[in-house]
Amino acid sequence: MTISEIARMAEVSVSAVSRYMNGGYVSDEKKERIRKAIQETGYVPSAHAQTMRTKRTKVVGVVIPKINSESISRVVAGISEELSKAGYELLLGNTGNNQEQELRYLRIFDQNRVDGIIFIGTMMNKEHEKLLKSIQVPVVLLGQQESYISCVYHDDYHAAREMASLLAAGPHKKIGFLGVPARDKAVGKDRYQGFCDALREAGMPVEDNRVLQGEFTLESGYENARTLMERAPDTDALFCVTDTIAIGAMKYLREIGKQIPEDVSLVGIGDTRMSEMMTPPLTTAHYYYKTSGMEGAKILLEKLKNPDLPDKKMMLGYEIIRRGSVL
Amino acid sequence: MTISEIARMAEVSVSAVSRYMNGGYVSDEKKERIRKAIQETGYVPSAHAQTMRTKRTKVVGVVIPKINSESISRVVAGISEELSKAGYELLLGNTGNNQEQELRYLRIFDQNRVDGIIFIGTMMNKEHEKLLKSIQVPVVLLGQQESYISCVYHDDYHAAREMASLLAAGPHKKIGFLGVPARDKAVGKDRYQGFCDALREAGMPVEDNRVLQGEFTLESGYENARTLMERAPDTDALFCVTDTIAIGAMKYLREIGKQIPEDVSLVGIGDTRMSEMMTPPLTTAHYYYKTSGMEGAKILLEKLKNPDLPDKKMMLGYEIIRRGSVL
DNA sequence: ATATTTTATGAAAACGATATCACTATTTTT
DNA sequence: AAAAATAGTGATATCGTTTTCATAAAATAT
Repeated sequence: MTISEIARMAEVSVSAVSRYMNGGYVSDEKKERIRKAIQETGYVPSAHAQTMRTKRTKVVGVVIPKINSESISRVVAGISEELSKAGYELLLGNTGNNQEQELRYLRIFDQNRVDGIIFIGTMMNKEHEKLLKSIQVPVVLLGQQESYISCVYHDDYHAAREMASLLAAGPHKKIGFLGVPARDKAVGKDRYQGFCDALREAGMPVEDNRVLQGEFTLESGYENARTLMERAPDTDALFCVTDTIAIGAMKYLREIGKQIPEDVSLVGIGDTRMSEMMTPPLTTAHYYYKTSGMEGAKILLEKLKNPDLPDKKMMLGYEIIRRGSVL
Repeated sequence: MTISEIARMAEVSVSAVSRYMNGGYVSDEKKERIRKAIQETGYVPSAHAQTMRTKRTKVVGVVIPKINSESISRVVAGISEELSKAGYELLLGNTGNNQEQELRYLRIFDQNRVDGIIFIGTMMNKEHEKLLKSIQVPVVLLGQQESYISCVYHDDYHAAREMASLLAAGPHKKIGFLGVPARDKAVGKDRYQGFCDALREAGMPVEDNRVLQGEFTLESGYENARTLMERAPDTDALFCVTDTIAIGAMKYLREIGKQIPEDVSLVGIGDTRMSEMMTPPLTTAHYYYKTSGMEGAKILLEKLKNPDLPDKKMMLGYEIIRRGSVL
């Protein structure tokens, strides 16, 4: 079905049908004839033909590092909810944490297909900056803070600092840190900084042999917990930059017979569904992942409506959730 | 940048550029001039204009009930991996388990935009059947088995049966069942049937007051465990149709002081990441979620290449994972 | 030497919508 | 009563590609 077939059926011009669809002048009789023809045929205009003329796709590209991650899928759920409310579709670019793929998707989305882009960032570097600055369509960055772009991010520094203070305020003497590389500014750098400042404030040292970096996985948490405990067996508290890492660590600690929290206290950040279910349940900072997706989508939609709007930064808070994993 | 600007720069016809892009006859000199022009300008053809002529979008629509669910996001990861290998993009339709939305997305995707559809089904009914049969583009159904369509599904009946047999073979006398409504054929009906048959085979009754239906959530598992234990306190084993339900139930059982597995044994199905981390770790059936996404994508891609191919059915196996939650 | 196939070329017609235009008829404002 | 604004109409150009077609030179087969 095309617009001209409808026009022929309703015995009106193509223009009239187009106006009918888009709310222009059409007399009531013609309106009725067109309505009937559309209803009979189930006609739906071709989105691609519309895009050709209007340059608008009603599609937003979403670039993510990994879809099967709880935090990310929660963000995507928020994005999806807001976008579909506004009649936008969502084109997914799953990069597998590969920078090549990230840049590739950003480029593809820019050159074609989408009206705007939401980018869940991890490691941001100069190449990202250059590309993002050159992109024609509006972009919103999620999870990281960068000066040159609209973004929605979490208060990683204070969440980590408060979390670490909580450990430092307890009876712990030797606090270890399981992190990720500092290339990830939000998780690797800011949370580490918050941790360091909290310890310093409490008059405790940050000992190099109790600080490790790894990946965002249970396995990495498990392995790094082992490395750390072998290297520094007297560690009595473990600060993990994500809940997933913490739960991996918890598994290892249990295996070597450490009691949590009696022998080793444990904290994470993010508050995954899993954390509440652990024995003991994990003390962590609740992050508003879904909200971040929703807010990011809203910012993008505003910019889509009015491209002259300046960049917008939004920092989301957190909530310390005290559970049984800390003495 | 458009093809005609490139043509002008390279001093060739538009047709020549098009042939250059698509591998037709172009002399070497012209090839070189075109190559240069494209390289200088960074020209990329408009996907929408291409679609207009060719009717091919290189996009696959994926309709899912809920993105922030571990099993589903694992399926989507598999889909995404295979599709992007083949140069396809992925348009997401998140329905929030709402049938209206499901049908709406299927229709939108059909009428426009996509070359094929992957549909992660839950409750399938006559309306789905009617719509799916009328859809023009190839569709693959995931997670459910239906006669009229290509599908990839799990061996729910045998997984449940084997799991229940495992409970029945133990010292348990009173086995409860936490399920979901039978409208979900795979999870609600087949798993229940497997459970019933295993009990019957072991000469044990399926008692109505020990059988409950709920939703796919931790909360529902928690609540239904409460209802069941209040109604039938002597229950000494609990068969849950998903790990998530099992973990919700585990939380309740712990709260009322029941020891797992000493007082109550517990099993789930699906093998989420969480299950391994619980105390005790959950006995369950590992499901190949990511594989199901990959295989579904492959079937779709084949059909895209050759639309005359007959429908294909694929049943994936499972692996019983014995952990500490069963006596 | 002739016929056929292969290589090479560009003009022009699609694809299916919207936007612009020119025009008329009616209503409202001055 | 005249001028201006509002309703209503359809032809046509346009968006950026690919496809078809007509044409011709070069290579290959007969």
